[in-house]
Amino acid sequence: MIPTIKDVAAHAGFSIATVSRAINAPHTVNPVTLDKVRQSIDALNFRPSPLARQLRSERTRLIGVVLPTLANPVFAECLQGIDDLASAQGYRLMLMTTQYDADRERHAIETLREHRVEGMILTVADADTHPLLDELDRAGLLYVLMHNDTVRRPSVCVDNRLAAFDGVRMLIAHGHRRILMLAGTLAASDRARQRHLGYAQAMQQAGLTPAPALEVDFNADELSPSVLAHLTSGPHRPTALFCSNDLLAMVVMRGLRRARLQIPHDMSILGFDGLAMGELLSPPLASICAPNREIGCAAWQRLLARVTGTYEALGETSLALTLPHTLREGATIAAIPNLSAASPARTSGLTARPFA
Amino acid sequence: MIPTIKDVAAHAGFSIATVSRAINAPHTVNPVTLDKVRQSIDALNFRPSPLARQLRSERTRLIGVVLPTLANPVFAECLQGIDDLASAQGYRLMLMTTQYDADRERHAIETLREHRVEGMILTVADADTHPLLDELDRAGLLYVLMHNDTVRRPSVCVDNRLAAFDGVRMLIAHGHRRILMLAGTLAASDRARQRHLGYAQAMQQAGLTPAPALEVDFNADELSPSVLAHLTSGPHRPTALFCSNDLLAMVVMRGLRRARLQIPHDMSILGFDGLAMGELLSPPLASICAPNREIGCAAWQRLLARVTGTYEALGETSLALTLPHTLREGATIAAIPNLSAASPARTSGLTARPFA
DNA sequence: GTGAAAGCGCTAACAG
DNA sequence: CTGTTAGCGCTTTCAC
Repeated sequence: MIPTIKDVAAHAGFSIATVSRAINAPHTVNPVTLDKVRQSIDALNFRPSPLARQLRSERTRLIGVVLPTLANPVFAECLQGIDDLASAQGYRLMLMTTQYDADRERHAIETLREHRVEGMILTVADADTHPLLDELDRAGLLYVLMHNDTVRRPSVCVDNRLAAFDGVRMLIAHGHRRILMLAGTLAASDRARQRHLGYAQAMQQAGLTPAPALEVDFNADELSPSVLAHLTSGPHRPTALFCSNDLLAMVVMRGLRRARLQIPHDMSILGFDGLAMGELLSPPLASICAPNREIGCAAWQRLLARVTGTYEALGETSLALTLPHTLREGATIAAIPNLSAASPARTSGLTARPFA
Repeated sequence: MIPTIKDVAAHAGFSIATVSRAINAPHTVNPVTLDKVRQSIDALNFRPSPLARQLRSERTRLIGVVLPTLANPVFAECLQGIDDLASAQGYRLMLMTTQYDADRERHAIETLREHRVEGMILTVADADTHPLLDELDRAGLLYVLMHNDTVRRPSVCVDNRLAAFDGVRMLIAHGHRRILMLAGTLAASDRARQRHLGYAQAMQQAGLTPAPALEVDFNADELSPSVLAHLTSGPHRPTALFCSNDLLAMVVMRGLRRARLQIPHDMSILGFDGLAMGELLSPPLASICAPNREIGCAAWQRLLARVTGTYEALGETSLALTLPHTLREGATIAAIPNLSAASPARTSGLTARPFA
């Protein structure tokens, strides 16, 4: 069926050892021989079996990728970045998704180890306290984290704290005082924590009181009544929401619209991620943008450098590579006059007023 | 380092053959022996190497997935569907993306073959005329197409023609007469062709003249002036656009908004795909919905059935499995009074009028 | 420069 | 029921 190295050897009239060398170390074989072997390879359309090869040597040219989900385009964008480089460089990707589940993370990593991946690119729920990562370190298995905000391990991400800080400061600069942060299932994640930290610092620096992050069920079709109440009722209702990611922001916006709030008039919204799709929304979603595709690319490059042992040549000094974030000031943010005067009343009865 | 079957055999005091049987055919080994072996396996934390296993037997438990891109959530949604089932059933996924490039499609399929995947799930540009698929058939390699609309090969998709037909009929029922179809890079794909066919049939059935699909550059940040002119100028400008997919619809909507057209007042928009995200838009995008995740699941099930030889048990009669589409009547579609009276003039100066 | 031979970790006859 | 043995396709000493 599929030709093996034996077939090539027989066809060329040499031993399989020579064929192997012709493939893996062409300079060690007689040019004439090399040529004959190559002709046979072409004639039979022979491609060495990666399986057999990797069983023998340790080079699998296989990289594992562990992602929480593909439902969030953030990760799809990263994966695309990884795949672009990986496939161009002759590596294969083995993909596993975890749905933010610790058991599945463990299982995914184990599976990848069994398959003798040469390295892995991971996004886990919590990088700092992850025992499996320590185990990988111990086992000498190479990995690079993506989007996990930690200085303790090899990682590529934006400075989540600083990015959130910048974003919330921008909200404050637009006159907002009562700003709430919303987080989804990521609440227990390192990213969300860092983002909340940045939020809190920006608030404090402006002399405002940060609130704990409000958790929102991501997958629910509607905002829960209690959350909605939090967001819409009372004189102290927030005028701006900082959502810990864009998808959450979109879900929240829909919830608010259904509750007859207008965006940004009744509520300003700032997301995080910078999904390409956000720009297509109406109004275009303001967001703190991470260069997702580039994060994927950078993670790949770092991993490859470590795998091939050329890591030092990269000239990196720290484990964590921080990529710059950008602020996309979409139309979901309204300026609030920085006076005590109330803004004009609206039919919805909900008026965005500055903090008295 | 990593324990092998030999280590387990030595630890348990049996031969490697017995260990192998304990793993692969537990019923053929003495319960007491089985127990001892299992204890050794646990003690050493042994996991059989998939590599070695697949080199020997033909069971790699590896499935290849070839997708055009992950930038379009349609495919990410499908992939998620596949991954959910696959990982639960102990299969691994090897992912390759092609960017709709024929060379990359060829390369991806070859790579997967080398890796001895047990089967593959593919979305290719054009299924009918794809020589590689014929080759797979000849080689007896199992595959299932996703979203490729062909009856000639194993496939799972919606009835693209009928779906488009239904969608465009709905537009017509809303009073639209001048309806244009827009297509992106998919113009050369089987899906787009089928969708255009459905469009044309719906138009003809209503006594209207179908137009050729207008090609739009997907990746451009703006609609080209010529396209924009097509859409907005003259008394015969369309009142509704049928976009061959949701992402395109979103790009077009942004372009129209920038040209100061209001949706749906100045232009109705109907997409295709039913992206989850579309519902989060404002206004929510009307779309012809394919059950993407289910398509992924169904493709997986069919493939697995073929791989495990239980295909007949599925009771399928035809190669192509058609899943039902649904119509999501979002707010991007406005009704047009079916009279010759013009609708009220608007500031934009562009008034949606029925065909005179 | 080239070939013979020993495995990588496992499965699958075939004996016993 | 269990052990022995022969490979799967390839890489890699070690001789020649």
